[in-house]
Amino acid sequence: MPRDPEATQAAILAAARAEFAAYGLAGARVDRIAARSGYNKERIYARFGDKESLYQRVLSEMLEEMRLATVVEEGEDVGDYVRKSFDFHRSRPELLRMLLWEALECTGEFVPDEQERRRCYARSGAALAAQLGRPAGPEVARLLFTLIGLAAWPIAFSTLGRLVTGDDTATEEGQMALREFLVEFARHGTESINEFITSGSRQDL
Amino acid sequence: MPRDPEATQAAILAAARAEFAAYGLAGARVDRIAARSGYNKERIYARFGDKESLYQRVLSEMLEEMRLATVVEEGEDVGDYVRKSFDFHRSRPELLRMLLWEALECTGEFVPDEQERRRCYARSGAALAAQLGRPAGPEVARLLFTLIGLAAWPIAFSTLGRLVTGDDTATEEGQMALREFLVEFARHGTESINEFITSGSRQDL
DNA sequence: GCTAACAAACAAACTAGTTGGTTGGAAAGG
DNA sequence: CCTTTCCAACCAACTAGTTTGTTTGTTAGC
Repeated sequence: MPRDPEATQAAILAAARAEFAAYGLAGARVDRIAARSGYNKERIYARFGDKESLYQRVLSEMLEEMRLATVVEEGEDVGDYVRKSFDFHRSRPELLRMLLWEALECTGEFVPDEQERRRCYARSGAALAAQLGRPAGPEVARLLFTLIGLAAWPIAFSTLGRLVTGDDTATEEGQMALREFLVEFARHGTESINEFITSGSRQDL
Repeated sequence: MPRDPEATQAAILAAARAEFAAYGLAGARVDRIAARSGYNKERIYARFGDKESLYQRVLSEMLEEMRLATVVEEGEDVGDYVRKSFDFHRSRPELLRMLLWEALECTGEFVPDEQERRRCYARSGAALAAQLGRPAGPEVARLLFTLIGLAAWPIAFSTLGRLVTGDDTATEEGQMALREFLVEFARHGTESINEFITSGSRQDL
């Protein structure tokens, strides 16, 4: 086996992704990452410091990847956005798993990559606002947050979905039907933004 | 201190709830559960066998509690259902955390309490179907699954919500506004069930 | 005083992180 | 062109510390 530090690093990172996505920070085993990568544990510590640092690195990379793939494009319809996000999460469920691990394990005040993430969502919010012909603001942000959840929820909690739908979501047809339902649900629900603003406007200004 | 095995057991279970909700199975520490409960570790092993058994017990109890509190009642409007669930999750976020831990840590085929859970969701599905004047079936089940997610998502991923909404959801007013938005979103979105059935009906029969 | 409930110490197993030593291969020197 | 030197990449084995689960002794109710 030829020596190639970059390939080594890539192999370790790939192994760490699989391990952390599967077991989280507390459950992950450095020995297993080493075994999976085909390299020695010492290489991991030499390159990435400690387990936590490696986790942060992997987490950052994976969440950014997910974020970039689920941005609201200029002129994108909310239904199309939900379909796109749904398909992406289905194709890369390990990225969503990392979001769950983060939600659970990152309890303190500190949020990694906070600035970049806020900016990314602000951009999506602006695109969504433009699409709806509304000013960007808390109402549109709430909608964005809801749309993100609409597409992510059924993938993240697929087991729950099977229990609720009587295994309908376990089939490919069930998944497609669910997806198109969510697309329509998002389109209809989005109308509620205007309703709600009107009815609640006295509180705002 | 008077002898009271039941109180001891209750104290241990309460401590275990807090610990497991906070750290999950892998991250939880039996010593911490003992310390929190005010009793000795040996009592835990004497009563509950091992860490895993205690976890399963706590998980079952908490998920059942959550399920029972978020059942669709006969004649309940979908908006009211979402509001009720949202409020419940906000008041007991540790129950939702257990659902996340389960989604992540329970990867195998086996699902604890599968029968009871399916029955519970089937009952909610029936109530929801009756409310909509539709037959129970995969369409209504998909809607139920979506409504559950709509109410749970923003609480489970509150940190993400802060990033997306620019900290709007960190305030009490922001939470209330989000809640009422979700209520309206659910009501409007529910209409899509009829739309989608009609347009996709040729695939069904 | 007998027994169930408790505390504390203990052993075995496991895990993150380290150390000392080995190897491939490039560069320097002849 | 060959060989010696040297260094970074690499690894097996080890260490220090933690964690689960047990055992041994103590206390308090009946």
